[in-house]
Amino acid sequence: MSSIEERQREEKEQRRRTILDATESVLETKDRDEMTMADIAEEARLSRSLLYVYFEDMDDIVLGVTHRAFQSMRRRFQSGVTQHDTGLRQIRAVGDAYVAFAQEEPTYFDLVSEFESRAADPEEATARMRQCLAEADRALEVMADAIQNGIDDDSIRADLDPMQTAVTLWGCTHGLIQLAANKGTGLEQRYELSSAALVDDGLSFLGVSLAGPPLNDPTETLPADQNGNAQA
Amino acid sequence: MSSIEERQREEKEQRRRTILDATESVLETKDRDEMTMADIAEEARLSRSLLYVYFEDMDDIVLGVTHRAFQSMRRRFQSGVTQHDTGLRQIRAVGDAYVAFAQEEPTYFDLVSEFESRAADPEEATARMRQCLAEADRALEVMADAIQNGIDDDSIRADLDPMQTAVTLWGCTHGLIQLAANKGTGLEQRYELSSAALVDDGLSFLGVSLAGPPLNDPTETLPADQNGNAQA
DNA sequence: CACACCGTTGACATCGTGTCAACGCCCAAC
DNA sequence: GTTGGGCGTTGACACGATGTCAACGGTGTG
Repeated sequence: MSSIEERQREEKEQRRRTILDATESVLETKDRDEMTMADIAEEARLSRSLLYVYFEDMDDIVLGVTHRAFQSMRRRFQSGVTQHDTGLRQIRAVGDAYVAFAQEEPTYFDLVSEFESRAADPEEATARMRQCLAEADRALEVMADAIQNGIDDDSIRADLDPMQTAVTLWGCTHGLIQLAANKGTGLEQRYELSSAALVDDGLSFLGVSLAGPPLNDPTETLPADQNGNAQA
Repeated sequence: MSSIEERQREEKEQRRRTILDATESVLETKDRDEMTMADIAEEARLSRSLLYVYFEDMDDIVLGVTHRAFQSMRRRFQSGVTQHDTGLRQIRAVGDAYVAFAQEEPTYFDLVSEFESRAADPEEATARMRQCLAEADRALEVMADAIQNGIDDDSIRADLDPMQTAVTLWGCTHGLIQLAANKGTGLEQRYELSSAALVDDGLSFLGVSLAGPPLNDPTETLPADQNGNAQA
Protein backbone atom coordinates (compact mmCIF):
# COMPACT_ATOMS: atom_id res chain seq x y z
CA MET A 1 0.00 0.00 0.00
CA SER A 2 2.93 2.26 0.57
CA SER A 3 3.95 1.84 -3.05
CA ILE A 4 0.45 2.76 -4.16
CA GLU A 5 0.34 5.82 -2.01
CA GLU A 6 3.80 6.66 -3.20
CA ARG A 7 2.77 6.40 -6.84
CA GLN A 8 -0.26 8.55 -6.12
CA ARG A 9 2.00 11.14 -4.52
CA GLU A 10 4.30 11.12 -7.49
CA GLU A 11 1.46 11.40 -9.98
CA LYS A 12 0.00 14.24 -8.00
CA GLU A 13 3.33 16.01 -7.90
CA GLN A 14 3.80 15.33 -11.59
CA ARG A 15 0.45 16.90 -12.40
CA ARG A 16 1.34 19.88 -10.26
CA ARG A 17 4.50 20.29 -12.33
CA THR A 18 2.51 19.91 -15.52
CA ILE A 19 0.24 22.76 -14.48
CA LEU A 20 3.16 24.98 -13.56
CA ASP A 21 4.89 24.15 -16.86
CA ALA A 22 1.75 25.05 -18.76
CA THR A 23 1.45 28.30 -16.84
CA GLU A 24 5.02 29.21 -17.73
CA SER A 25 4.32 28.55 -21.38
CA VAL A 26 1.26 30.78 -21.34
CA LEU A 27 3.15 33.52 -19.51
CA GLU A 28 5.75 33.62 -22.24
CA THR A 29 3.23 35.05 -24.67
CA LYS A 30 0.57 36.56 -22.42
CA ASP A 31 0.81 39.02 -19.57
CA ARG A 32 -0.08 37.76 -16.14
CA ASP A 33 -3.31 39.74 -15.89
CA GLU A 34 -4.54 38.75 -19.33
CA MET A 35 -3.93 35.08 -18.67
CA THR A 36 -7.00 33.02 -17.82
CA MET A 37 -7.57 29.71 -16.12
CA ALA A 38 -8.89 28.37 -19.42
CA ASP A 39 -5.56 29.25 -21.05
CA ILE A 40 -3.63 27.22 -18.50
CA ALA A 41 -6.04 24.31 -18.71
CA GLU A 42 -5.86 24.23 -22.49
CA GLU A 43 -2.06 24.40 -22.52
CA ALA A 44 -1.89 21.60 -19.94
CA ARG A 45 -4.61 19.66 -21.78
CA LEU A 46 -6.63 19.33 -18.60
CA SER A 47 -10.10 20.40 -17.66
CA ARG A 48 -10.32 23.79 -16.06
CA SER A 49 -11.98 22.38 -12.95
CA LEU A 50 -9.01 20.17 -12.27
CA LEU A 51 -6.77 23.16 -11.70
CA TYR A 52 -8.77 24.01 -8.60
CA VAL A 53 -8.01 20.57 -7.19
CA TYR A 54 -4.29 21.17 -7.23
CA PHE A 55 -4.23 24.91 -6.53
CA GLU A 56 -6.38 27.39 -4.64
CA ASP A 57 -6.75 29.85 -7.49
CA MET A 58 -4.66 31.52 -10.16
CA ASP A 59 -2.68 33.53 -7.62
CA ASP A 60 -1.67 30.26 -6.05
CA ILE A 61 -0.54 28.84 -9.38
CA VAL A 62 1.41 31.96 -10.23
CA LEU A 63 3.08 31.86 -6.84
CA GLY A 64 4.18 28.33 -7.67
CA VAL A 65 5.90 29.60 -10.81
CA THR A 66 7.24 32.55 -8.84
CA HIS A 67 8.90 30.11 -6.47
CA ARG A 68 10.66 28.54 -9.44
CA ALA A 69 11.73 32.02 -10.51
CA PHE A 70 13.29 32.77 -7.13
CA GLN A 71 15.06 29.41 -7.21
CA SER A 72 16.58 30.13 -10.58
CA MET A 73 17.61 33.59 -9.43
CA ARG A 74 19.29 32.31 -6.27
CA ARG A 75 21.13 29.62 -8.23
CA ARG A 76 22.45 32.26 -10.60
CA PHE A 77 23.60 34.36 -7.67
CA GLN A 78 25.46 31.47 -6.10
CA SER A 79 27.02 30.51 -9.41
CA GLY A 80 28.20 34.07 -9.89
CA VAL A 81 29.76 34.27 -6.46
CA THR A 82 31.73 31.04 -6.74
CA GLN A 83 33.39 32.20 -9.95
CA HIS A 84 35.18 35.14 -8.36
CA ASP A 85 37.68 35.69 -5.60
CA THR A 86 37.37 39.06 -3.89
CA GLY A 87 34.14 40.04 -2.16
CA LEU A 88 33.70 43.12 -4.32
CA ARG A 89 33.99 41.08 -7.50
CA GLN A 90 31.62 38.52 -6.07
CA ILE A 91 28.94 41.09 -5.35
CA ARG A 92 29.43 42.58 -8.78
CA ALA A 93 28.99 39.10 -10.21
CA VAL A 94 25.66 38.89 -8.39
CA GLY A 95 24.60 42.10 -10.07
CA ASP A 96 25.65 40.82 -13.48
CA ALA A 97 23.84 37.55 -12.75
CA TYR A 98 20.70 39.51 -11.98
CA VAL A 99 21.00 41.38 -15.26
CA ALA A 100 21.44 38.11 -17.15
CA PHE A 101 18.49 36.65 -15.25
CA ALA A 102 16.27 39.51 -16.35
CA GLN A 103 17.42 39.21 -19.95
CA GLU A 104 17.37 35.46 -20.35
CA GLU A 105 14.31 34.67 -18.24
CA PRO A 106 12.14 37.75 -18.55
CA THR A 107 9.03 35.84 -17.49
CA TYR A 108 10.70 34.86 -14.25
CA PHE A 109 11.97 38.39 -13.71
CA ASP A 110 8.49 39.82 -14.16
CA LEU A 111 7.14 37.41 -11.58
CA VAL A 112 9.84 38.44 -9.13
CA SER A 113 9.01 42.07 -9.83
CA GLU A 114 5.35 41.54 -9.20
CA PHE A 115 6.07 39.63 -6.02
CA GLU A 116 8.35 42.38 -4.76
CA SER A 117 5.79 45.07 -5.50
CA ARG A 118 3.14 43.41 -3.37
CA ALA A 119 3.00 43.91 0.36
CA ALA A 120 4.00 40.79 2.30
CA ASP A 121 2.18 41.12 5.58
CA PRO A 122 4.12 39.69 8.50
CA GLU A 123 2.88 36.22 9.34
CA GLU A 124 -0.48 35.98 7.65
CA ALA A 125 1.19 34.99 4.39
CA THR A 126 0.07 31.85 2.60
CA ALA A 127 2.25 28.77 2.54
CA ARG A 128 3.40 29.18 -1.04
CA MET A 129 4.12 32.83 -0.37
CA ARG A 130 6.40 31.80 2.46
CA GLN A 131 8.24 29.49 0.06
CA CYS A 132 9.03 32.48 -2.12
CA LEU A 133 10.09 34.59 0.83
CA ALA A 134 12.37 31.83 2.05
CA GLU A 135 14.03 31.53 -1.33
CA ALA A 136 14.47 35.30 -1.52
CA ASP A 137 16.06 35.20 1.92
CA ARG A 138 18.52 32.60 0.75
CA ALA A 139 19.46 34.87 -2.14
CA LEU A 140 19.98 37.73 0.29
CA GLU A 141 22.18 35.51 2.44
CA VAL A 142 24.34 34.78 -0.59
CA MET A 143 24.77 38.50 -1.14
CA ALA A 144 25.43 39.20 2.53
CA ASP A 145 28.08 36.49 2.60
CA ALA A 146 29.78 38.00 -0.43
CA ILE A 147 29.78 41.40 1.27
CA GLN A 148 31.22 39.88 4.41
CA ASN A 149 33.95 38.32 2.25
CA GLY A 150 34.65 41.74 0.83
CA ILE A 151 34.95 43.27 4.26
CA ASP A 152 37.31 40.51 5.31
CA ASP A 153 39.53 40.83 2.24
CA ASP A 154 39.43 44.65 2.35
CA SER A 155 37.76 45.06 -1.03
CA ILE A 156 34.63 46.49 0.64
CA ARG A 157 34.60 49.15 3.34
CA ALA A 158 34.17 47.75 6.81
CA ASP A 159 31.58 50.18 8.15
CA LEU A 160 28.75 48.47 6.24
CA ASP A 161 26.32 46.03 7.78
CA PRO A 162 26.38 43.04 5.39
CA MET A 163 22.68 42.19 5.51
CA GLN A 164 21.49 45.77 5.36
CA THR A 165 23.79 46.44 2.44
CA ALA A 166 22.61 43.29 0.71
CA VAL A 167 19.01 44.47 0.97
CA THR A 168 20.01 47.91 -0.26
CA LEU A 169 21.86 46.55 -3.26
CA TRP A 170 19.05 44.17 -4.05
CA GLY A 171 16.52 46.99 -4.06
CA CYS A 172 18.69 49.31 -6.11
CA THR A 173 19.66 46.68 -8.65
CA HIS A 174 16.12 45.52 -9.05
CA GLY A 175 14.80 49.03 -9.54
CA LEU A 176 17.54 49.78 -12.02
CA ILE A 177 16.91 46.72 -14.16
CA GLN A 178 13.16 47.13 -14.04
CA LEU A 179 13.43 50.72 -15.15
CA ALA A 180 15.80 49.86 -17.97
CA ALA A 181 13.64 46.96 -19.11
CA ASN A 182 10.35 48.82 -19.16
CA LYS A 183 11.30 52.37 -19.99
CA GLY A 184 14.52 51.56 -21.79
CA THR A 185 13.31 51.97 -25.36
CA GLY A 186 11.76 55.32 -24.54
CA LEU A 187 14.91 56.55 -22.84
CA GLU A 188 17.09 55.37 -25.68
CA GLN A 189 15.33 57.41 -28.30
CA ARG A 190 14.73 60.46 -26.12
CA TYR A 191 18.09 60.75 -24.41
CA GLU A 192 20.37 58.44 -26.38
CA LEU A 193 20.89 56.16 -23.42
CA SER A 194 21.51 52.49 -24.09
CA SER A 195 19.68 50.19 -21.68
CA ALA A 196 22.65 47.86 -21.41
CA ALA A 197 25.05 50.69 -20.63
CA LEU A 198 22.58 52.15 -18.19
CA VAL A 199 22.48 49.06 -15.99
CA ASP A 200 26.15 48.23 -16.38
CA ASP A 201 27.21 51.73 -15.45
CA GLY A 202 24.61 51.65 -12.69
CA LEU A 203 26.19 48.55 -11.18
CA SER A 204 29.59 50.20 -11.34
CA PHE A 205 28.04 53.25 -9.72
CA LEU A 206 26.87 51.11 -6.81
CA GLY A 207 30.27 49.46 -6.64
CA VAL A 208 31.86 52.84 -5.98
CA SER A 209 29.91 53.17 -2.76
CA LEU A 210 30.87 49.68 -1.70
CA ALA A 211 34.58 50.24 -2.03
CA GLY A 212 34.33 53.97 -1.52
CA PRO A 213 35.59 56.27 1.10
CA PRO A 214 33.23 57.32 3.90
CA LEU A 215 36.12 56.43 6.13
CA ASN A 216 35.50 58.70 9.06
CA ASP A 217 32.94 61.48 8.66
CA PRO A 218 30.28 61.10 5.98
CA THR A 219 28.21 63.96 7.44
CA GLU A 220 30.86 66.30 6.14
CA THR A 221 30.01 65.64 2.53
CA LEU A 222 26.45 64.45 2.92
CA PRO A 223 23.61 66.11 4.82
CA ALA A 224 22.43 63.80 7.58
CA ASP A 225 18.81 62.74 7.54
CA GLN A 226 16.18 63.98 9.96
CA ASN A 227 17.13 61.50 12.65
CA GLY A 228 20.72 62.62 12.64
CA ASN A 229 22.20 59.22 11.83
CA ALA A 230 24.23 59.07 8.70
CA GLN A 231 25.40 55.54 7.96
CA ALA A 232 25.07 52.11 9.50
CA MET B 1 -23.49 80.14 -27.70
CA SER B 2 -19.90 80.27 -26.62
CA SER B 3 -20.98 80.60 -23.00
CA ILE B 4 -23.12 77.52 -23.30
CA GLU B 5 -20.39 75.47 -24.88
CA GLU B 6 -18.01 76.78 -22.29
CA ARG B 7 -20.29 75.74 -19.46
CA GLN B 8 -20.65 72.31 -21.05
CA ARG B 9 -16.87 72.00 -21.22
CA GLU B 10 -16.55 73.00 -17.60
CA GLU B 11 -19.22 70.58 -16.48
CA LYS B 12 -17.62 67.82 -18.46
CA GLU B 13 -14.23 68.56 -16.95
CA GLN B 14 -15.80 68.80 -13.51
CA ARG B 15 -17.39 65.36 -13.92
CA ARG B 16 -14.06 63.99 -15.04
CA ARG B 17 -12.51 65.33 -11.86
CA THR B 18 -15.35 63.86 -9.82
CA ILE B 19 -14.65 60.44 -11.25
CA LEU B 20 -10.94 60.71 -10.59
CA ASP B 21 -11.61 61.91 -7.03
CA ALA B 22 -13.91 58.96 -6.43
CA THR B 23 -11.30 56.59 -7.83
CA GLU B 24 -8.70 57.98 -5.46
CA SER B 25 -11.05 57.48 -2.53
CA VAL B 26 -11.67 53.87 -3.48
CA LEU B 27 -7.97 53.23 -3.98
CA GLU B 28 -7.27 54.35 -0.43
CA THR B 29 -9.02 51.30 0.94
CA LYS B 30 -8.97 48.84 -1.93
CA ASP B 31 -6.14 47.54 -4.04
CA ARG B 32 -6.14 48.47 -7.70
CA ASP B 33 -6.95 44.98 -8.92
CA GLU B 34 -9.79 44.44 -6.48
CA MET B 35 -11.40 47.75 -7.36
CA THR B 36 -14.40 47.54 -9.66
CA MET B 37 -16.18 49.99 -11.92
CA ALA B 38 -19.21 49.69 -9.66
CA ASP B 39 -17.08 50.84 -6.71
CA ILE B 40 -16.05 53.99 -8.53
CA ALA B 41 -19.57 54.69 -9.73
CA GLU B 42 -21.01 54.26 -6.26
CA GLU B 43 -18.37 56.50 -4.70
CA ALA B 44 -19.00 59.16 -7.35
CA ARG B 45 -22.78 58.63 -7.07
CA LEU B 46 -23.05 58.10 -10.81
CA SER B 47 -24.29 55.25 -12.89
CA ARG B 48 -21.67 52.77 -13.95
CA SER B 49 -22.43 53.30 -17.62
CA LEU B 50 -21.58 56.94 -17.35
CA LEU B 51 -17.99 56.17 -16.53
CA TYR B 52 -17.55 54.76 -20.02
CA VAL B 53 -18.64 58.08 -21.49
CA TYR B 54 -15.78 59.95 -19.87
CA PHE B 55 -13.12 57.24 -19.93
CA GLU B 56 -12.24 54.30 -22.15
CA ASP B 57 -12.11 51.74 -19.36
CA MET B 58 -10.71 51.34 -15.86
CA ASP B 59 -7.12 51.42 -17.07
CA ASP B 60 -7.86 54.81 -18.55
CA ILE B 61 -9.31 56.10 -15.28
CA VAL B 62 -6.41 54.78 -13.28
CA LEU B 63 -3.98 56.41 -15.67
CA GLY B 64 -5.78 59.68 -14.98
CA VAL B 65 -5.10 59.29 -11.28
CA THR B 66 -1.57 58.15 -12.08
CA HIS B 67 -1.03 61.41 -13.90
CA ARG B 68 -2.02 63.27 -10.74
CA ALA B 69 0.44 61.09 -8.84
CA PHE B 70 3.30 62.01 -11.15
CA GLN B 71 2.37 65.69 -10.87
CA SER B 72 2.48 65.56 -7.09
CA MET B 73 5.79 63.74 -7.20
CA ARG B 74 7.38 66.22 -9.57
CA ARG B 75 6.19 69.13 -7.47
CA ARG B 76 7.74 67.57 -4.39
CA PHE B 77 11.01 67.11 -6.28
CA GLN B 78 11.08 70.72 -7.38
CA SER B 79 10.21 71.94 -3.91
CA GLY B 80 13.02 69.86 -2.45
CA VAL B 81 15.57 71.19 -4.90
CA THR B 82 14.77 74.85 -4.34
CA GLN B 83 15.32 74.51 -0.60
CA HIS B 84 18.99 73.61 -0.88
CA ASP B 85 22.11 75.15 -2.28
CA THR B 86 24.70 72.65 -3.45
CA GLY B 87 23.83 70.15 -6.16
CA LEU B 88 24.59 67.19 -3.93
CA ARG B 89 22.24 68.46 -1.24
CA GLN B 90 19.63 69.15 -3.88
CA ILE B 91 19.73 65.63 -5.22
CA ARG B 92 19.62 64.28 -1.69
CA ALA B 93 16.56 66.45 -1.12
CA VAL B 94 14.93 64.82 -4.12
CA GLY B 95 15.56 61.44 -2.56
CA ASP B 96 14.09 62.57 0.75
CA ALA B 97 11.13 64.05 -1.12
CA TYR B 98 10.56 60.71 -2.79
CA VAL B 99 10.60 58.96 0.58
CA ALA B 100 8.09 61.47 1.97
CA PHE B 101 5.98 61.04 -1.14
CA ALA B 102 5.83 57.29 -0.62
CA GLN B 103 4.95 57.68 3.05
CA GLU B 104 2.42 60.48 2.83
CA GLU B 105 0.73 59.49 -0.42
CA PRO B 106 1.08 55.72 -0.56
CA THR B 107 -1.77 55.42 -3.05
CA TYR B 108 0.04 57.70 -5.46
CA PHE B 109 3.29 55.88 -4.90
CA ASP B 110 1.68 52.54 -5.69
CA LEU B 111 0.31 53.95 -8.93
CA VAL B 112 3.74 55.22 -9.89
CA SER B 113 5.17 51.80 -9.04
CA GLU B 114 2.65 50.03 -11.18
CA PHE B 115 3.21 52.42 -14.05
CA GLU B 116 6.96 51.93 -13.87
CA SER B 117 6.63 48.17 -13.82
CA ARG B 118 4.66 48.11 -17.06
CA ALA B 119 6.39 48.20 -20.39
CA ALA B 120 5.91 51.50 -22.21
CA ASP B 121 6.21 50.64 -25.87
CA PRO B 122 7.75 53.46 -27.91
CA GLU B 123 5.07 55.38 -29.71
CA GLU B 124 2.02 53.19 -29.54
CA ALA B 125 1.20 54.51 -26.08
CA THR B 126 -2.21 55.96 -25.40
CA ALA B 127 -2.71 59.69 -24.92
CA ARG B 128 -3.12 59.56 -21.15
CA MET B 129 -0.10 57.29 -20.95
CA ARG B 130 1.94 59.91 -22.72
CA GLN B 131 0.78 62.47 -20.16
CA CYS B 132 2.29 60.34 -17.42
CA LEU B 133 5.50 59.81 -19.36
CA ALA B 134 5.81 63.54 -19.94
CA GLU B 135 5.38 64.30 -16.26
CA ALA B 136 7.94 61.64 -15.37
CA ASP B 137 10.33 63.22 -17.85
CA ARG B 138 9.92 66.57 -16.18
CA ALA B 139 10.78 64.99 -12.85
CA LEU B 140 13.89 63.47 -14.41
CA GLU B 141 14.84 66.87 -15.79
CA VAL B 142 14.63 68.32 -12.30
CA MET B 143 17.02 65.65 -11.08
CA ALA B 144 19.36 66.07 -14.03
CA ASP B 145 19.47 69.82 -13.43
CA ALA B 146 20.34 69.27 -9.78
CA ILE B 147 23.12 66.91 -10.79
CA GLN B 148 24.43 69.44 -13.29
CA ASN B 149 24.41 72.01 -10.49
CA GLY B 150 26.43 69.61 -8.39
CA ILE B 151 28.96 69.12 -11.16
CA ASP B 152 29.27 72.88 -11.58
CA ASP B 153 29.74 73.57 -7.86
CA ASP B 154 32.08 70.57 -7.43
CA SER B 155 29.83 68.72 -4.96
CA ILE B 156 29.32 65.93 -7.54
CA ARG B 157 32.03 64.32 -9.60
CA ALA B 158 32.27 65.64 -13.11
CA ASP B 159 32.59 62.36 -15.01
CA LEU B 160 28.87 61.61 -14.66
CA ASP B 161 26.33 62.20 -17.38
CA PRO B 162 23.54 64.16 -15.65
CA MET B 163 20.58 62.54 -17.37
CA GLN B 164 21.95 59.02 -17.18
CA THR B 165 22.75 59.50 -13.52
CA ALA B 166 19.28 60.92 -12.90
CA VAL B 167 17.72 57.81 -14.41
CA THR B 168 20.04 55.61 -12.38
CA LEU B 169 19.24 57.35 -9.12
CA TRP B 170 15.55 57.32 -9.90
CA GLY B 171 15.61 53.57 -10.49
CA CYS B 172 17.68 52.83 -7.41
CA THR B 173 15.67 55.07 -5.13
CA HIS B 174 12.41 53.68 -6.37
CA GLY B 175 13.53 50.10 -5.93
CA LEU B 176 14.82 50.86 -2.48
CA ILE B 177 11.63 52.50 -1.25
CA GLN B 178 9.43 49.87 -2.82
CA LEU B 179 11.41 47.12 -1.17
CA ALA B 180 11.31 48.84 2.21
CA ALA B 181 7.60 49.55 1.93
CA ASN B 182 6.54 46.05 0.93
CA LYS B 183 9.05 43.78 2.59
CA GLY B 184 10.00 46.15 5.39
CA THR B 185 8.01 44.57 8.19
CA GLY B 186 9.38 41.15 7.32
CA LEU B 187 12.94 42.41 7.24
CA GLU B 188 12.52 44.26 10.51
CA GLN B 189 11.55 41.20 12.47
CA ARG B 190 13.93 38.81 10.73
CA TYR B 191 17.05 40.94 10.58
CA GLU B 192 16.36 43.85 12.95
CA LEU B 193 16.49 46.37 10.13
CA SER B 194 14.32 49.46 10.42
CA SER B 195 12.63 50.44 7.18
CA ALA B 196 13.29 54.12 7.76
CA ALA B 197 16.97 53.58 8.47
CA LEU B 198 17.22 51.27 5.47
CA VAL B 199 16.10 53.90 2.98
CA ASP B 200 17.89 56.79 4.70
CA ASP B 201 21.15 54.89 4.80
CA GLY B 202 20.46 53.74 1.27
CA LEU B 203 20.20 57.32 0.05
CA SER B 204 23.45 58.16 1.82
CA PHE B 205 24.96 55.10 0.20
CA LEU B 206 24.02 56.43 -3.22
CA GLY B 207 25.35 59.86 -2.26
CA VAL B 208 28.77 58.36 -1.72
CA SER B 209 29.00 57.39 -5.35
CA LEU B 210 27.87 60.82 -6.45
CA ALA B 211 30.58 62.67 -4.57
CA GLY B 212 32.90 59.69 -4.61
CA PRO B 213 36.27 59.16 -6.16
CA PRO B 214 36.46 57.23 -9.40
CA LEU B 215 38.80 60.00 -10.44
CA ASN B 216 40.96 58.26 -12.99
CA ASP B 217 40.83 54.47 -13.20
CA PRO B 218 37.74 52.69 -11.92
CA THR B 219 38.75 49.44 -13.62
CA GLU B 220 41.42 49.10 -10.99
CA THR B 221 38.99 48.59 -8.16
CA LEU B 222 35.98 47.37 -10.15
CA PRO B 223 35.86 44.57 -12.68
CA ALA B 224 34.76 45.93 -16.03
CA ASP B 225 31.63 44.51 -17.58
CA GLN B 226 31.55 42.23 -20.57
CA ASN B 227 31.74 45.08 -23.06
CA GLY B 228 34.86 46.48 -21.52
CA ASN B 229 33.42 49.91 -20.75
CA ALA B 230 33.50 50.87 -17.14
CA GLN B 231 31.80 54.21 -16.51
CA ALA B 232 30.09 56.92 -18.48
C1' DC C 1 -19.00 -9.45 -7.62
C1' DA C 2 -20.09 -5.45 -5.11
C1' DC C 3 -18.38 -1.56 -2.80
C1' DA C 4 -15.72 2.49 -1.87
C1' DC C 5 -12.52 5.76 -3.07
C1' DC C 6 -10.45 9.21 -5.84
C1' DG C 7 -9.40 11.64 -9.89
C1' DT C 8 -11.94 13.92 -13.34
C1' DT C 9 -15.45 16.46 -15.69
C1' DG C 10 -19.54 19.23 -17.44
C1' DA C 11 -22.87 22.28 -15.78
C1' DC C 12 -24.33 25.95 -12.95
C1' DA C 13 -24.49 30.35 -10.30
C1' DT C 14 -22.19 34.54 -9.67
C1' DC C 15 -19.80 38.56 -10.82
C1' DG C 16 -17.53 42.17 -13.62
C1' DT C 17 -17.27 44.27 -18.15
C1' DG C 18 -18.59 46.91 -22.17
C1' DT C 19 -22.34 48.19 -25.29
C1' DC C 20 -26.84 49.70 -26.87
C1' DA C 21 -31.29 51.35 -27.24
C1' DA C 22 -34.37 54.17 -24.90
C1' DC C 23 -35.60 57.94 -21.82
C1' DG C 24 -35.71 62.76 -20.34
C1' DC C 25 -34.07 67.31 -20.29
C1' DC C 26 -32.45 71.63 -22.19
C1' DC C 27 -32.14 74.79 -25.79
C1' DA C 28 -33.38 76.59 -30.38
C1' DA C 29 -36.49 77.46 -33.95
C1' DC C 30 -40.99 78.23 -35.75
C1' DG D 1 -46.12 77.96 -26.56
C1' DT D 2 -45.25 74.20 -28.93
C1' DT D 3 -42.36 71.22 -31.57
C1' DG D 4 -38.04 69.04 -32.73
C1' DG D 5 -33.14 67.86 -32.27
C1' DG D 6 -29.13 67.10 -29.60
C1' DC D 7 -26.91 65.54 -25.47
C1' DG D 8 -26.36 63.63 -20.97
C1' DT D 9 -27.94 59.73 -18.51
C1' DT D 10 -29.55 55.16 -17.43
C1' DG D 11 -31.29 50.25 -17.16
C1' DA D 12 -30.85 46.07 -19.50
C1' DC D 13 -28.42 42.85 -22.14
C1' DA D 14 -24.68 39.66 -23.84
C1' DC D 15 -20.38 37.99 -23.04
C1' DG D 16 -16.48 36.14 -20.58
C1' DA D 17 -14.11 34.52 -16.36
C1' DT D 18 -14.36 32.50 -11.86
C1' DG D 19 -15.22 29.04 -8.33
C1' DT D 20 -18.21 25.21 -6.81
C1' DC D 21 -20.89 20.95 -6.99
C1' DA D 22 -23.03 16.85 -8.15
C1' DA D 23 -22.28 13.07 -11.01
C1' DC D 24 -19.43 9.86 -13.71
C1' DG D 25 -15.82 6.23 -14.36
C1' DG D 26 -11.90 3.59 -13.38
C1' DT D 27 -9.02 1.27 -9.94
C1' DG D 28 -8.08 -1.23 -5.93
C1' DT D 29 -10.39 -3.73 -1.84
C1' DG D 30 -13.35 -6.78 0.95
